[in-house]
Amino acid sequence: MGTITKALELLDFFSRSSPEIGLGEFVRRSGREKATVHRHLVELEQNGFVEKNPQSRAYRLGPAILRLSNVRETTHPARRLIRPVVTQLANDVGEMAHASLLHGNQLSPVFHFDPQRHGTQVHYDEAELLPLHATSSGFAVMAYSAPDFVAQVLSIAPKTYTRQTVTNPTELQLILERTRAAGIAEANQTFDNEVTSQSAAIFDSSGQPIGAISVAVPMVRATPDKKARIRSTLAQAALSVTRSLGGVLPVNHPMCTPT
Amino acid sequence: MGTITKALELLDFFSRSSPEIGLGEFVRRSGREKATVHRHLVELEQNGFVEKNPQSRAYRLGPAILRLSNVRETTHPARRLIRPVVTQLANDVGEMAHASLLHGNQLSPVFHFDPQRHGTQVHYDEAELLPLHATSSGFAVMAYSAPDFVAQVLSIAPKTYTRQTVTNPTELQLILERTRAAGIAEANQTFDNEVTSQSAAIFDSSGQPIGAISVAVPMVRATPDKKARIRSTLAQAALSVTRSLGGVLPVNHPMCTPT
DNA sequence: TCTTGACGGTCCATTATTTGGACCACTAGT
DNA sequence: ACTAGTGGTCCAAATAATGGACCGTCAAGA
Repeated sequence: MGTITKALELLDFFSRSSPEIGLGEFVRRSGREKATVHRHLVELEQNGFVEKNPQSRAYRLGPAILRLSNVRETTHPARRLIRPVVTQLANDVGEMAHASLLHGNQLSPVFHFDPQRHGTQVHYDEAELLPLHATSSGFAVMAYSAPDFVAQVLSIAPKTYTRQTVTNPTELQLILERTRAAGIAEANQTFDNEVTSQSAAIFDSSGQPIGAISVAVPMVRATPDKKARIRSTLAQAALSVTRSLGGVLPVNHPMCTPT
Repeated sequence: MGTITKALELLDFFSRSSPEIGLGEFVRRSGREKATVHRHLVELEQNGFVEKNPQSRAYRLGPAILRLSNVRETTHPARRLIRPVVTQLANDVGEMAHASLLHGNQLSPVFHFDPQRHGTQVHYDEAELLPLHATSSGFAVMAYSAPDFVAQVLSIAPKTYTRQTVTNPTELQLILERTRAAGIAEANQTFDNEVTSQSAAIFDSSGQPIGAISVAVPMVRATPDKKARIRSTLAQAALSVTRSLGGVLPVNHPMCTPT
């Protein structure tokens, strides 16, 4: 692993629940040497990716992040386009909806919205990266990805999150086939014991999946009727996002009408 | 210079005007070896900081940026707090206002707003880093910074942008003294030949300057009357931002009322 | 069709950079 | 005064970054 990766991985420890992290905490979480971590942090700081809280001497994300996200959003406004669709979707089905984009072997959350119509809500941390093998979003993306990409993902020790998490490659392949047939992925309690979710992939202009949008529902409210409603709304929402990003559905997608 | 910095510097080449950059272009701009640049880009890509446009094979900013800016904004909402103040300021004075945060020896733009009441507008690229020695924002920040920080900034070859750019350290020290006395910095045509700007620093909870908010006006509209109006509005706006960020004015600030 | 140049990307011995254990300074608690 | 917890620093040893040469591809031009 290169030095750059080691430094950038430090940034992944920031989340809503730990917005400021001290040197020691970084050392513990990363399992690396203190001197190493410190030098990495100094270099990140020099480039504005983290900054130090002068009181606590802890590190937090820096202003460079803001500048870069500005650039990305003004030139490639994925989030701006995704946001209204996800909000609408969440309001339509009355449950939490979220979107995430593929990056490497994980999904990077982009936006989420919970209409909060019910007492119980699905916990969702926008800072947490999502695994491909244990989420419906992951199923949706893998279903339309190149086989060798899927094989590579499955080859590196899939982590077990709940008793329902599927780690067996052949079993996962079955799920992906079902997903391909349906155009919608479903994951029951594979990531969180109390949640079931459905997802639809979104595609770029070459028909490659680049992410997914998803609706997550607490098990107690997941009636077959509600799930069916979600399925159809979700499919439309995903298609709309794909279209607005200038993407096209791949030829083997069930919603793909041959031109 | 460390490897991490070299890689992160590549990200600074992205801007509104060049949202996608190819390998060759990176090599040219950075002046580094092609192999090196390529490896850095690959590593940045693996971490989601850039992604490749599958058609053009050029690189653009990746989804990780979005995730991190989400975290930063939800936990340390500087931009969310700054935005309404800057917008209000711009509307009040009828000219473009912007805010930027200090990072290293440069200012990182955070937000800008132009009410567009006039035919000519000040050009402003939110992706461009601003130099400390040639902008009013820089004057405002340096005026309240530690002397050795200022000395260090001035020591490294101040670039000349216009005929009015001040590069002489003693002359700059004079400007800073005037700024300290006024609480407001002014820069006439030091960065752009057709623009004059005024800035007020914003401070953190220890009274250290962390950035500035600024109003930029085309020379042709910069009447003494208008400038005076801007000065008072700007001072209030900056104070308001400092307060809402939990900051305090330093003891040597003219607006600091001894407690 | 055969060059030419620009493009992205790769290889591997050399070299320069990162590494990490030990150490320092400070603070709070006992 | 001792301990255990911070954050931060140093330098020899070892690992990882480097960069010149090389490859395949594409598009324009002769």
